[in-house]
Amino acid sequence: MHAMGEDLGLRERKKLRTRQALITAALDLFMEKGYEQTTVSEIAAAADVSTRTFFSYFASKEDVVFHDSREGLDRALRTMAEAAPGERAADVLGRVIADGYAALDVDDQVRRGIVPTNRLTMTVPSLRARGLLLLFDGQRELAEALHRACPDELTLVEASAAVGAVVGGAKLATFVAMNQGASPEETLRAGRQAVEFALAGLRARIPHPETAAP
Amino acid sequence: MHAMGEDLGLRERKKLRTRQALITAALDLFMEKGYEQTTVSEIAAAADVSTRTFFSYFASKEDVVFHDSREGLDRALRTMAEAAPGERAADVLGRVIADGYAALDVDDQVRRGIVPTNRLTMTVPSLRARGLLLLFDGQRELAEALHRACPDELTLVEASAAVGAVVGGAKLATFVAMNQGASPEETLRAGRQAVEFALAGLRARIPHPETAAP
DNA sequence: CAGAAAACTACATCAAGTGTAAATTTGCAA
DNA sequence: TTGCAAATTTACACTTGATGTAGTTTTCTG
Repeated sequence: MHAMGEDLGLRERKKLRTRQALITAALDLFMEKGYEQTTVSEIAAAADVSTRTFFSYFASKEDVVFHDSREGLDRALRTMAEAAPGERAADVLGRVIADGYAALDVDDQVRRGIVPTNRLTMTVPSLRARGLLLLFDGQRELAEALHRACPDELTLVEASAAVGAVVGGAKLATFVAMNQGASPEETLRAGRQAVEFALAGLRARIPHPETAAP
Repeated sequence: MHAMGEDLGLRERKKLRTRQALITAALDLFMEKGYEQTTVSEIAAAADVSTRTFFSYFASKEDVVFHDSREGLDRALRTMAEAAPGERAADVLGRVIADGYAALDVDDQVRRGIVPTNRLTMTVPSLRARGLLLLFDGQRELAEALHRACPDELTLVEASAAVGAVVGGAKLATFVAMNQGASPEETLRAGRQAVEFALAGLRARIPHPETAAP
């Protein structure tokens, strides 16, 4: 766990600094005057680079908001890869989710950054859409990993049904709870509850149905 | 059930015809040369209107593809509103889904149009994102309706967990199945199976848990 | 048929995003 | 240190989606 860009060449370090400057400038501006009201030129100017350079760091204005979207997914994939052979899918999935929630509690610094960006991704339509797309593609990866972890228990399609149910239920429940003005704690509880309820369906399955159909 | 725009003024009929011309022209062009390779100007030209007029019929290029996205949702909401008082949520939800799938089997004409647009919405990233956004907001409406249908059995957040699990599971399973090259029949079966599996979790719940927490 | 309302068009404008070639900066070796 | 190659940044031109506006055409109503 070391800070940004130790033992890297000057070139690499500068690139990381520019990237971080763009992220900070963009998020500050988004909070201050709104996402749609902020232009890429303004972001670039605030980070002291040309507009064109922005697009060599991020493919789109949306991408800045989701710059760290893979981190949580990669953690989940790592956790899933650690599953013991023969472990039940419901247990694997439950562990992955629990570990993900646990990660939220740890890093206070991270959490502070998450709250305002979360408001953005819930409010701005194009960001909501982009977020859902990332979530969906993440689920596809998770489903593949779950199938790899429990190849005898679940086909890929069945693993997809399981992951989709767990994540889909948690996402909608969380969103609605937050939209009702629930506290962060209540919101998290709504998500966990949704997960438990979806996992119940998975646990109810018969252990080894020999994959295919009659 | 009557055809497009009987007993309407000329003005209204013409508007409907223009709208339909835009849809047809757009979809034809999208199939022929791809969504991103087709410009709005080309669509407008093919439908014999000005480019500006296109945007008085559709707020965006994406919207043409999803012009009928509310139909299925409205049908589902209608079905849900017909629920008997005291009916179990799992039964209501199961009936809504079954009715939705049934509607697909009926209208052959509709189905022929759905297949190619489905390929579009699976292939083109911006359309995938937009489709997921519409699906998500649709789920919010469904959850509200389910909560209205079973106010004593489920809170709004619980109803959201249920709807999210059912739809999320079905969506991902369907997508993955289709992506594996499954036949339309197999694909549908994957979706139905995912629904059944998510509903099992809902059925496992105790009947009347008096809403809130301990 | 005349006047009002609705729809359409032309035109100007803005922001996101891409291609390209020139200029600048960095890395490295003589 | 100097000089050259590679990476990076920049300026500029351009395309496309989308919006505002003002003027023209079409439809509706009395």
